[in-house]
Amino acid sequence: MAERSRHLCAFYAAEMSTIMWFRRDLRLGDNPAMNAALDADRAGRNIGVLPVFIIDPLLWDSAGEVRRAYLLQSLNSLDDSLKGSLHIRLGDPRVLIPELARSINAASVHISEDFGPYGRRRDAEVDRLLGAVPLVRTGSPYAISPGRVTKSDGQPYRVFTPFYRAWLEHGWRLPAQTIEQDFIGIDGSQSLPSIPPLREGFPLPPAGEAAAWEQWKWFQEHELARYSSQRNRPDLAATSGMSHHLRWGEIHPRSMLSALSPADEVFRKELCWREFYADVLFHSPDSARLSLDQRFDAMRWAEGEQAEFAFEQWRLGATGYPLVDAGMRQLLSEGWMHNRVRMVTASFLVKDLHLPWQRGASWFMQQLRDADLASNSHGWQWVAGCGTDASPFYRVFNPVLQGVKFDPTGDYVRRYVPELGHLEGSRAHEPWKHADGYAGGYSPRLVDHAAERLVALDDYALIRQPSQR
DNA sequence: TTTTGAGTTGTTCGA
DNA sequence: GTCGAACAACTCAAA
Repeated sequence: MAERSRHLCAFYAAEMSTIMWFRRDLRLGDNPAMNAALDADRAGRNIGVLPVFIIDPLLWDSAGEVRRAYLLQSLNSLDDSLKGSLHIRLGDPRVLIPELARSINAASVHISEDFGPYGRRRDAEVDRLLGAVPLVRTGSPYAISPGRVTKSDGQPYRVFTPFYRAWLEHGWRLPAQTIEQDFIGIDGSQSLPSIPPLREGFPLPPAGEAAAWEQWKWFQEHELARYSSQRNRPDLAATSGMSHHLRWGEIHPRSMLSALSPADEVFRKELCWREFYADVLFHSPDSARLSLDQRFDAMRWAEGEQAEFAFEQWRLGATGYPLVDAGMRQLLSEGWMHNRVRMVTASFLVKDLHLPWQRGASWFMQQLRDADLASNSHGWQWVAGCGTDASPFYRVFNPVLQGVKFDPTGDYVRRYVPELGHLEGSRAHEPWKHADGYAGGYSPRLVDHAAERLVALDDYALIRQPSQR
């Protein structure tokens, strides 16, 4: 941590101050909530803005090591930008924020709005407990906040393409100006929790605002032009690599949108998917845990010892299907997985192992360094067939075909599954077809895909009837 | 008001 | 090997 710039002493507590409570907006540039805090402080002739981050045990305890490590790195970076004045505490924000506001005599607390189900409840509660001190919401992590884009009858969209058109039509603000100003610091900031070192050879990507911009520039210069044709290739570095930066708000999506040209339609749509799913979750907060399509409540999932064993093999990347295993091992080691592979591994859990999408979604939430509740829940629901897509009861991903098609070099699979290292090219996707396929000690297939596909189709046929939800 | 066509991401089968 | 049909059915906007 850098040295603290200015200290607020208990002595001056008679004077008013201002709190900027950072949550998923860990940046100083284009941060309307922070600008609002600085403005309010100046207008009220207060003594300064105290930047705060609260590590909420409810979120921290459910996060895997990579997610934790990434957050800590990002907080360190933010603290450096704030010249060491970031006040970090571990505990319940419902207790800590009001307590802090009282102890430094805050005139107002500033946040950018959280639209998730937990965040909304938490903020409403903090607002109430702050009493006379206003909790001021300015901006959000989206170009257009959830709830703003609606059909002509005022109802929310359930299909992406019409949402995308209306979203473009609605338009968004230009990035906000960055205000340079000193912040105040106070004593009592907790040192960051320590976490065990991560697996060797798979370093975390750099975190923080500067890293986000560097990655964004790299992507624009090297990959954006071929994004539409190469983005499905997990063996190449053809994706933006921006998901974790967006997750923690190290960059705002409107900054990215404003740099795109009309030709960058496919990438702009990806940014819109994030906003679409946030909108869907906003209107159906229960859909983080419940299937949007109620018919799926009646689905008969696998249970018992065998199902638990299968789930464990899936999590560890030991299903015997190379692309599935490579993806699950990448998730374990890096806290990230290529989106194409997320779909394949998700489909495998739901349709080959017949396990509920919620179990896979929870595991992803725990492990992904870019874990976003809305995108994750609805990405899983899309694969399971219970989400916003038009009922694709018959869509079952074939893990081998997907591998041959999207990882034609086999490089992706071999990178994460060294047992297949001796199989060249796309031979790595079908070890069972080669005499020496298992020479590297790779596991046999846990299930027979063709047979399980038929079981899944039967299961889905059973719940097919007019939908309710 | 009703009808119609299209909708991120797929697979298999048979001609 | 390639290609179209079938799978089966909800949402939305334009005609």
